Amino acid sequence: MIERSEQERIRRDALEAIRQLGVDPFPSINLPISHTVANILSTYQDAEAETWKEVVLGGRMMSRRIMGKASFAELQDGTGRIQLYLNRDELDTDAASFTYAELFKKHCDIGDIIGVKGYVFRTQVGEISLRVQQFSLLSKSLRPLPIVKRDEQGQEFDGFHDPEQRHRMRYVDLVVNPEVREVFRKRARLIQLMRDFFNERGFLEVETPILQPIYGGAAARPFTTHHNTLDMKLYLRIANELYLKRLIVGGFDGVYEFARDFRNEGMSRYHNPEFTQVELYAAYRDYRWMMDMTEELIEYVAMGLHGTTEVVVGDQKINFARPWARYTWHGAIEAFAGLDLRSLSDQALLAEARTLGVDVPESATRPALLDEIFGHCVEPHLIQPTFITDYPVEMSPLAKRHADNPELTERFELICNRKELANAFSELNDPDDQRARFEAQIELGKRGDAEAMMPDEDFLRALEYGMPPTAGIGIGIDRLSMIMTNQNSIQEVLLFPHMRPEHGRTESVDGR
RNA sequence: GAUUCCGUAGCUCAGCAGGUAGAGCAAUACACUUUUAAUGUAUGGGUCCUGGGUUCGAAUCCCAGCGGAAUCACCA
Repeated sequence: MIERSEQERIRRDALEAIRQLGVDPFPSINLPISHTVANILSTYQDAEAETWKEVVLGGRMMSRRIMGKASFAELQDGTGRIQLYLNRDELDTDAASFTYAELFKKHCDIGDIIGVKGYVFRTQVGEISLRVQQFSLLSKSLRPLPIVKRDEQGQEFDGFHDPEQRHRMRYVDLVVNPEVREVFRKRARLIQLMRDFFNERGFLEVETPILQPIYGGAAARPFTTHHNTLDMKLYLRIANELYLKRLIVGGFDGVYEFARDFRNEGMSRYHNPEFTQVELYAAYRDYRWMMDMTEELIEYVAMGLHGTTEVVVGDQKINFARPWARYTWHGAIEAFAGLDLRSLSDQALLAEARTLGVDVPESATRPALLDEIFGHCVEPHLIQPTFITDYPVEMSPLAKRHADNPELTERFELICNRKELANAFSELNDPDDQRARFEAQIELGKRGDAEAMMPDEDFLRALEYGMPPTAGIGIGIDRLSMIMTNQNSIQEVLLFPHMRPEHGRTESVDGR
């Protein structure tokens, strides 16, 4: 038995009443929409009133003010809201007509999807409005919508702000909170700008497997699944790096993919189990070239979104104008913590980490220790976009050794607003060195590092055929979106962020 | 994972020295032909997150659970 609130019962009664009137509350229709609301509001002038006679709009009714034989309502489409004026004498022109007196006034509710035809005019108080001459109900809304109201000072009276409710019922959030729609429009524009940037430079957009027999390309724990026909274990990709490099071997000299990756790890305001990054590979380039391109790309995106390189994030202003600060990895540790870690043994590193107050287990591996110390000492200082270069080789199993120092790699990360935004390197293309790095990973795995990489024999075979010198990068789209839209949680830039099951249920729905 | 805070009407929230549950908006009815937080009059609406405990009596106090938020540490 479905329990319904009083308001839902009332709306279902209205639904029945509408059917009794012979009106289909869910008609099939091809509505000849002539304008968008934004289009009308931005271009309407009284002088042109003659040309605004036959306006047809579709949208959701967001408010109603009934004054007897005349009423005002607001219609919201994908672009904005416009006021409607409805008058009984114009809608119910003969005795048999009930559109205004019955359908609109008695049985329509806030939230209903309607279609209207009429002409644009200005009310006595000067608001651009639509004088409705034909009104039809296109879809009945059976649940009450939270209605946000603002007074003249812009103060808000009722809102739909509870993050849990908003994220669980994103459809309601989007109807009611226009600023949320704007965040996702910006995110889409951001991706479009990047795609344009890559395409103009001749890169090819490709698609690679999400279901992978061997996961690789990053340090992370995967989700597993099972293929029934082949009766084999498969992993949801944690990165697409190794596949894109196979394409470089194959002769595509520049490829990229906007990839949804999956990592079976903790959730936080910076982490969702599935997230998006764009990975891009450029043959015959190195990481220095990639740094320059990254500066250019992000500056281009900021300009495209905001018309300026300055972006407000929280109480900070971040400026993406080139050039950005650059530190080597060891140089940054030295600059921000006054430490030189180069000569330290694993034991001494652990001791140093403890001294700094970094919480690390006794069993922590060398790369883990280095990363912990860096995260503790350096990242908190990096608000403005900053390149950190030349990472220690043990932290970078897929990066080429540095030309000047085999203990380092030709790698950089872009850090901005205290968070890693991008990771890039001159790709390791020596198959024997790559095999040795995989073997080092196996050792780490044996020491309990759950995120150590698996060796990928087919990838090694590809490298043995020869991969040109290549620069590669991965850029976190969600985090970049957070910065570009000034949101402090990843859930605010994901339409449907992962959440615990509703009502504390942990079992999934499975029909079999 | 640790710490702190939160869960009351469709929405936003008040109520807590323990004594039968409140406001505004939304809803219902009537009036009203240019309103805009429309207005006026009247009305209905609640497993006070769940379970246990203390008590004559619990929304209020205690314990546990579920869900959420913030801060901190980590993979993007």
